[in-house]
Order: sequence, then C-alpha cells, then structure tokens
Amino acid sequence: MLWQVDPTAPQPLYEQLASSVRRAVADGTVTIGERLPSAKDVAASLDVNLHTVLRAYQVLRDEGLIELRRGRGAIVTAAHPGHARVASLVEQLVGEASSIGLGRAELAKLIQKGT
Amino acid sequence: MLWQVDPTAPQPLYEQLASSVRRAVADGTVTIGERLPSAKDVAASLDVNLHTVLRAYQVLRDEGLIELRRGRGAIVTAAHPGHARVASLVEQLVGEASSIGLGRAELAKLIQKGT
DNA sequence: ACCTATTTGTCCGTATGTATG
DNA sequence: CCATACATACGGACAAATAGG
Repeated sequence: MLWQVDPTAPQPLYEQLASSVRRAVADGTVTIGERLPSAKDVAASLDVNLHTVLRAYQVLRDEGLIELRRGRGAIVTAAHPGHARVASLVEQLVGEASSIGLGRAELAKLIQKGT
Repeated sequence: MLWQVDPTAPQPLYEQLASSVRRAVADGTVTIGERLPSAKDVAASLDVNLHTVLRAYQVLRDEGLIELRRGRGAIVTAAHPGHARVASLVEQLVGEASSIGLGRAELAKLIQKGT
C-alpha cells in the first residue's frame, strides 16, 4: 500500500499516516482481514518514529477501521472508513446512553430533533 | 480536587487521572468554567510524566468533558460526564453520518433498529 | 510445556512548535 | 516581547499478549 508523509505539511504525521490507510481501504488496496505492516516496519521504511505510527493505528482503531492486538498486529475490519466510523460511533453511543438511562428510542428522538 | 494514582493498579495511569477528573466533575468538586491545574503542575505534584497527564486530558476532551487550548489550559465544559460523553458522540455521529449521506432521520432509524 | 521472537501498550524523558495572555 | 500551556515528534525502556518452533 501507499504511505504518504510530508513533514512540512500542516497536518500531523500521525494523521497523514491514518489518512494513507483510510485511502488504501477506501480504494480497495487493502481489504477486510488483511494485516497492515507492523508499526515498526512502517516507522523504519518512512523514517518516522514508532510511536507516531502506533498513534495513527490507534486513531484508526477508535474509528472502527482496524483491530489492534499485541503480538498480532493491525487487521482491517471494515471495507469503508466512513461506514466503519459511523458504526463505531453508534455502538459507543448506544452503550454510553444506556449507562445514563437512555434507550434506543430516546436516542433516536434526540438525534432526530437536533440536540 | 482529589487526584488519585496507584502505579500498581491494573488501569493505566492516564485512565486513573481521567477518572479522578470525572469523579470531581460528577460530585461538583469542580464546576463548569473552572480551569483544571496545568498538566505540568499535576505531573509534578503526582510525580508522573507530563505526557501521561496530557493524555488523560485528551481523553476527557474526546469525551466532551473539557476543552483544551494552548496557552489557556483545560476548562471544564460540562457538569455531568455521562451526558457530556453522549452529547459529544451524538455530535460526532451526526457529522460523520452526513459525510456518507446519512441524515438525522436515517440515523434515528438505524439506532432504533439495533445495528 | 517451554522458550523465543514479534507486536502493540504504557510510561518516561527531551526537544521543538504553536496558540494564548 | 515574554511566559505559560498544550501539541507533536523523537528516543528509550519495559510490560503484556500473541504466535510459532
């Protein structure tokens, strides 16, 4: 896959790295079930710090696009970044809402009304 | 406010720090508009690393509980952690959904159905 | 069952940048 | 102009989970 990083760009490196993965997933360069190269390898090949790559991976995990596990690496779990993000947010939202006593029906109303 | 950290606990330090703030907000020890002590001060007083405190603050920002700004610090923006989190998620969700062509009505249906 | 290598997770330290006051 | 405070990036160290021999 294509990794693009430009140290002079206004966006942080970790965000550029995350975008590279999102782009690759979006255009089918990498597909569900595939494993991304280890953060160490990416860092070495791009000459950026290991932590910077790990941070990008964690961003993508929070978006629901990949799954991260020690010893295993980063596995792509969704085909469309946008959909994965929405699905992830819905899941989190339903969980958090229930913890303050809001069910799906109340949530639906709340969203439809516009806060 | 009360900062509790236990290096031997299973939870990460940054999560323990975030919990301390959540607790303080929940019980009214700190209120909306108040500023949390600078990450540097917290780090020094608890003898933890600056980044660990900053990470905790960033978690709380993602939850919608505080606002972070360079030079200004961390300002509490919500009275109830749970509500802030839900509101933050709703806001993000509506935004992300619209970027993939989903409006509030479709979202509401999607949430009500249960994935 | 054991050991080793791999890979992410956390924490520490340092340096520099950027926005605020 | 200068001090404050968060943001990013680099580096190193160790822990924990996984996979494979």
